[in-house]
Amino acid sequence: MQKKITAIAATPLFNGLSPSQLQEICVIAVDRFYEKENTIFMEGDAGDGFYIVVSGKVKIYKVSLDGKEQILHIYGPGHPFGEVPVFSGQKFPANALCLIQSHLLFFPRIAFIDLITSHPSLALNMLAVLSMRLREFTIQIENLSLKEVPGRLASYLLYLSSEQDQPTKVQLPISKGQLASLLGTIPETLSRIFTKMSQQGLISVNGNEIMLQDHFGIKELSELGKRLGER
Amino acid sequence: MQKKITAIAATPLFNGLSPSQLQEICVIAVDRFYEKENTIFMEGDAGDGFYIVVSGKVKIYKVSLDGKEQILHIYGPGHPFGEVPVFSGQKFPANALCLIQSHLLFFPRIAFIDLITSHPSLALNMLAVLSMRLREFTIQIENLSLKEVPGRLASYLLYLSSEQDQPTKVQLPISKGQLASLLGTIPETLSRIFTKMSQQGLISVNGNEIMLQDHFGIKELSELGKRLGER
DNA sequence: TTAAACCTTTGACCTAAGTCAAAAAAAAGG
DNA sequence: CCTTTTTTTTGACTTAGGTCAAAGGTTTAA
Repeated sequence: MQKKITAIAATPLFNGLSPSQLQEICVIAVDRFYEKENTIFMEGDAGDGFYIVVSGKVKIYKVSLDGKEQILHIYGPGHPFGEVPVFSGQKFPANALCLIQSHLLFFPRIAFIDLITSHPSLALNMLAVLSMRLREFTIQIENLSLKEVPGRLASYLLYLSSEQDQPTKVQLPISKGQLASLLGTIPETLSRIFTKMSQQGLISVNGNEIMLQDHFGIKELSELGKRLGER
Repeated sequence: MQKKITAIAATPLFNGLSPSQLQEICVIAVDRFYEKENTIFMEGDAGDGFYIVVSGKVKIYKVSLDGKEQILHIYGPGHPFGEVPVFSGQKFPANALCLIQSHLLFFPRIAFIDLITSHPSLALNMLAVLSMRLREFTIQIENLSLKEVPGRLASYLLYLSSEQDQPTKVQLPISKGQLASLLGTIPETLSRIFTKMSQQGLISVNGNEIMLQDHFGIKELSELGKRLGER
């Protein structure tokens, strides 16, 4: 119970709410525990509520008929997901699966909508969350359509660098195979690009630890989207 | 003025609001008129409000440094756009431009947030709009990443078919060059694919009018994302 | 109507990245 | 610690789709 309210208080979605409001939210939240590799929901399922990650790691993804996967997001502690059906009344547009053992909070649709209706600042917070997500998708579409794979990897490394607050060294939070799926490519291609960027002196790779050796070069690659002159 | 309230009443975003609420909304809305090819805002601009299309056609798009364009949406009458900065407090994530002469309504941020705060159903409507948009982006990412260009075109033709409520004949609402940009490709490639799909008997093309000759085949192509056996 | 501007199509060519197969390396399980 | 399984890398090959250039078509406007 204490853990629940701590998790809720630490979630940006609930920023700026009073302790009594947090208490109200806490009341409607339901604990859910998942083992590694377990599915939370699938595309097309009816959604009667959304989730917040308390601990663990959740993958939101699409799969094509021939089995290729595109990861849309990887969410860790504090991140909400699965809100689309709550407000649109439609089905889940993608699949959700736990990458590791996870503790989630589930917020039932009806109760949460009641809450929003009586707490305008909660509504505004949720609008902010969805807006940020639209922004992220915009970037992902830009990456997929306007950048080649090396450019997408460069962008991702810079994102990790700022996320982890480490200018020269980042840890990949997911396997290289999963990273390929996040970047819209396949493991073989990603592996070759790691090799190529290493040879070019942009990075050096050691397992899941990447040294950013030429921050400027990586930035350039990420902005240009494609390399102009090979050397 | 009458035109303004008619436009507002016809917008899904304002569905289910009382006449007096519509009146309040009308008060804060500002008419804006744009000529063809005029920019409404650019990526990186600070956004102090959002827009609704009363008449005309608006393109929301990204451009890469080397000039390639990816269209995110084409919006016609009744559609809101540019809401992201209103709720996230960040800059516009993309560019907006009028494809034809357009009449827009502008809703200033502060006034609109006041309105939302006092009208929970308006907040819920806006949450629904953003949720639907997230769903659309999800589909666009799936198309870009998991389908080849013919599959994307097939999906788009089916979308037009349902949109225009015409099972066998659709009108392209934009030029083929712009369609290429919407599908994440270039005019040359799109042109070749029109030719190929015509030869395969899936469609026949006459200017901007496309006959859907093999609805089932088009559906299959759109779902599979790629053709399996060439014949 | 004729020219000018623009849009679309076609052709020849190139390349990023996917496929398939197998080896190498790393992680997990007994 | 050794075996089994999974992940990652490398190699040889194929291909979707991009590039560049030029030719047709259409629309616009004079």
